[in-house]
Amino acid sequence: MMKSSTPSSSYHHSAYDYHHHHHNFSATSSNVYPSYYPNHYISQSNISTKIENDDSSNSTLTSSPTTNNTLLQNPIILKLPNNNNNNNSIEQTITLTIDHLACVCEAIQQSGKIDKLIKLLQLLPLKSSSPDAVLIHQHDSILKARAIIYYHQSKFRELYYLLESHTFDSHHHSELQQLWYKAHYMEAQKIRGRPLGAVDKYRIRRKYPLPKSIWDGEETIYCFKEKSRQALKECYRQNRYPTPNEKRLLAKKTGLTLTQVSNWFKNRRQRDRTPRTQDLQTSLLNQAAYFAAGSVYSHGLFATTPSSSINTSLPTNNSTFIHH
DNA sequence: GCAGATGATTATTG
DNA sequence: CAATAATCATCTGC
Repeated sequence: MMKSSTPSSSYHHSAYDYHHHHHNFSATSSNVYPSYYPNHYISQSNISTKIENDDSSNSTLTSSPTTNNTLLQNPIILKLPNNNNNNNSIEQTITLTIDHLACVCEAIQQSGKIDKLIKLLQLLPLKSSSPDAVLIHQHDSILKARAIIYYHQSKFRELYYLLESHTFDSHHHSELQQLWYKAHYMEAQKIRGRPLGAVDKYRIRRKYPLPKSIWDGEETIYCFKEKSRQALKECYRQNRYPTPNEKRLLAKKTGLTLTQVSNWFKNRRQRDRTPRTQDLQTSLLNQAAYFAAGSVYSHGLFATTPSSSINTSLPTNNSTFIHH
């Protein structure tokens, strides 16, 4: 996630981290691994720790006789190098299914340890070795890992080509979209010396739109998808105060969180109460100025009026105006 | 739970 | 670039 270096917004970053990542998967942290990864959770930490410790050659590799019943499909053999002392005599290997491998790969990606990700990819069999190896290298998680590595190595052209040339499952879209933008930001930031502002980023996003392989083409304004917003609007027309049950249904339909739905309705009601058209705003300003014509300093206009009548009917832009 | 105010971010405009 | 509008989140008080 983009950490803008402004020190002023400590609490907000976490909020937006949550927000953006939530779009397609994973913010609920209960389904970090989508359901198409079968029951392989147990041993994932087991293996990732092995990769972490792979320079100490005493890893207990024999402890992974995972139940071969469910692992029939495409067993993968990883050769773990014991490079420490010169005893290259015994090659230690480990067998996995491709789903299992992907699970490990995802776990390491989430840990943010790039070096370990590189080590994992180095363990994979070469593409030229077998037809199965080709399949491995076409797997979404493996490709995503490679993309992340490209990003951290500033190999931007390789990254862009990778993201454009392979159609990813939508579970990965959100993460890869962030990667796409982050790479372009980084590239532009290296050209000029200073960090990018919001406007610069906006222009970059317009200049380098997301490729179809990472994006389902659904229109998204701000953070929510247009389809979600219209569903919310439609429900709002019928009922401004949905019951928790209705909210749950709506959350399911829109793919948003329950709190996000609640927030949306709350904000929507708030926006509806406070007229926000320019005409009405200026007319109110004029009206207030007319009634407060005797006031000496312009900023004191609203301070003399009862806040209940005017304060609530002014848009956000003027709420700061009121305070001074 | 909601209303109200406010902060922060994004999108647009001049 | 600055200013503005639109949007979403969070905090406080009830």
